[in-house]
Amino acid sequence: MPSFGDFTGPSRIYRDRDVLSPHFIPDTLHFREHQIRELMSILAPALQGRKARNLMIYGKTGTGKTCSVKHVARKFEEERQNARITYINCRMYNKPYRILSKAIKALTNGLDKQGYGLPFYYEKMLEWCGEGRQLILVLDEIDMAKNIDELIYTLTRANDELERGGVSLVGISNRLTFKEGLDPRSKSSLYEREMVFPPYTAPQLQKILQQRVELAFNKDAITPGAINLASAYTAQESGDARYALKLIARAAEYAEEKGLGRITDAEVKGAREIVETDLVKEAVDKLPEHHQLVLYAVARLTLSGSKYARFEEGKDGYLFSGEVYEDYSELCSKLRKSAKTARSYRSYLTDLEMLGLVTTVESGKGIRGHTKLIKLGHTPQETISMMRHKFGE
DNA sequence: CTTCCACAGGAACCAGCGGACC
DNA sequence: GGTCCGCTGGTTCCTGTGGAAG
Repeated sequence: MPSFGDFTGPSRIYRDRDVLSPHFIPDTLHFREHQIRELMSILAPALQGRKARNLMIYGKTGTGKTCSVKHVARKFEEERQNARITYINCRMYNKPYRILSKAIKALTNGLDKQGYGLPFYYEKMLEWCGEGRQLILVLDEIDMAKNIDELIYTLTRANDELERGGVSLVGISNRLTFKEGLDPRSKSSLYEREMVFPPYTAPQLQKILQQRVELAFNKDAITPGAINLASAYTAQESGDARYALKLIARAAEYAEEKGLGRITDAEVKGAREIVETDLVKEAVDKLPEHHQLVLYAVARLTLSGSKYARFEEGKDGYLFSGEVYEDYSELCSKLRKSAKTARSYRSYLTDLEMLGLVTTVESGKGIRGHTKLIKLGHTPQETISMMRHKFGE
């Protein structure tokens, strides 16, 4: 019989699990020295009591944006006299009111009572800065926040009003299109400086993984080949360092389950599939119901084959937009739900495509005039099995 | 060449809802 | 605790597109 001791004893592989977590910030960040220098030079004036320029940072997920900023913030905090950096994630704090109240609460501890209005926090902020202090607001995932124009306007006004001290903004986004939705005035104010974080290349990922692995694992718990493989997979996928870390963490789990003391190519290969389905599953689970239904319809039609397949050549496995809508409506009535209009359905499709769950092409030659051809991004069996418990037959 | 088909996707509008404000 | 406001997700309406049919 197994005992719990088998599962709770010291790991043969891990020395420190936290190192592979996406929140871990290493002491040295490889291949971001340049960006870190630039960041520091932009923020440095605040340490001398002058207002720092506003800054906008771009880069895909897992390119070290947040990590670099936090790294710099840590150094900054060591030297601060009359300046503070406050980090806020806009996914959680997604409105001017919430952002400002969060920031002020961090500044003046012991103000966690609820119920103050926006003007109150604004005054508090002026008060704090008015004593000659510099505040730097880091807004991560700034594209998730609403009314960002209003917030920027408020802060610009605050700077005008202040004789001493000031507020600066650092925005972080992974969507380049974020810029377009902004009011021209707040655009020019936020974009005083701009930085772009490129994706990591395979050799870079390799070095980064090497560094983390040395901290996280026991000596020789992973083969160099396994690291190379993980970097190569990640680089051809997206260059997302988080993906690489996830891959390694999964491979480690895999090796532990098999009772191995060492991670090799085989575990990384195995982990890749798991991570992939993990990610898809995560995305699918978070989807609103009707998005899921549309995806489900696409999946089951892919299995049964397109009714109009005979019309097409070359475009293998694509479905027509119309038949997917039909099937979706049918699915809805079977589940006693009312189907949304065709117009809504079309915007669901666009959403699904943006998430990479389906791919579409405009119909070209000879097929039914102007329509969209749809193809599933992953295997239908996999997709269906994820949703079968909800809609399945 | 005109009309039709089957859809794409923008714009305006509307209902419901949660939060701010008094 | 009621009122107002703005956002969200959806619908309706509309114009655009490009091959097929007449």
